[in-house]
Amino acid sequence: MVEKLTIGKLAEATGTKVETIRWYEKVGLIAPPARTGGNYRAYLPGDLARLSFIRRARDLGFPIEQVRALLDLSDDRTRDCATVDRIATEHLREVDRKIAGLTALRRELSAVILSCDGGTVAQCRIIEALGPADPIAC
Amino acid sequence: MVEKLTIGKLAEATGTKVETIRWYEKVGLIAPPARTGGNYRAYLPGDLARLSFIRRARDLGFPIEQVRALLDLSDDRTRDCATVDRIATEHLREVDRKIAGLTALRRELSAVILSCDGGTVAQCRIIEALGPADPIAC
DNA sequence: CTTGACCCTCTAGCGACTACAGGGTGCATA
DNA sequence: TATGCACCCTGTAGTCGCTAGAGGGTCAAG
Repeated sequence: MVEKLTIGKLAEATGTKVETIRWYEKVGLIAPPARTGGNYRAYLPGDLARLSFIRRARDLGFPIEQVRALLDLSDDRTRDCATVDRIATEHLREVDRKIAGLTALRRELSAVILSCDGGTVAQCRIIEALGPADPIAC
Repeated sequence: MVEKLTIGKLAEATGTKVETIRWYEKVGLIAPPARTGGNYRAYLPGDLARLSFIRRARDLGFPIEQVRALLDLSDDRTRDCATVDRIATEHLREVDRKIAGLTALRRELSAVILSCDGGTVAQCRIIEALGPADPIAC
């Protein structure tokens, strides 16, 4: 008899919220576990490993569908590693795109803020920079 | 009589989707405009200015609630510019946090990918790096 | 008079959870 | 034995900022 885990213990062990675990079950990332007499979920150590995998992949920013694909791949250990590499590389490129976008945004936002040197809203360069042509004042 | 705009013209002029404009109206970012006999929305040039402002702020990544605050501020032009500056600076710090988080993630993800040098999933370092201790194989 | 582009409202869906509400279970303590 | 409390259950609705679709009405051109 292997030791069993309540959902709370599993949550604590993996740094996941209880509701999140139930949600992963609902969307099919983890299988519905056995139940105790009192209808409590009873997890096995294997579930802990799988959930850790999911959390780690999520922490690295993989979307759920990519996590699902990685889980499927890791289940069939005879397969070629190339698909795994492709998924991860694709994700890396997505992260790079996000960083580039945010960096450009940061530059522009920073320029807008630097233009402000106090005064009233009517003179404010930030507001001015946001509205191209406000016909009421200005 | 000022010239009026249909929602489609307004959308085109501001680079917004029609549905988005209706949604902005629903959440109170723009006031419900007058209607034509056929129940079409009839916008005025002032609406165009306001929507341009909203779009520009959104493009800079301001969340809706901050856009709302900026709009309120820009409506009262006698007020001190400091609040505007505070909102923008706060948002800039949020953007910086996001960039820092993504950059850290990128570093880690990149390291994981570099460790892969082909072979089967069983030998894959990417999968290995994701799962800390899979008791089935390894 | 018909076609087609536009407009209307209302509802549901996206991703990835999070937060209740309204109950049941299990264990320790008085 | 009773009671309290921490934990668990299901189900639903909310988050953010839209987006997509169903099922219809309106308007101008040909």
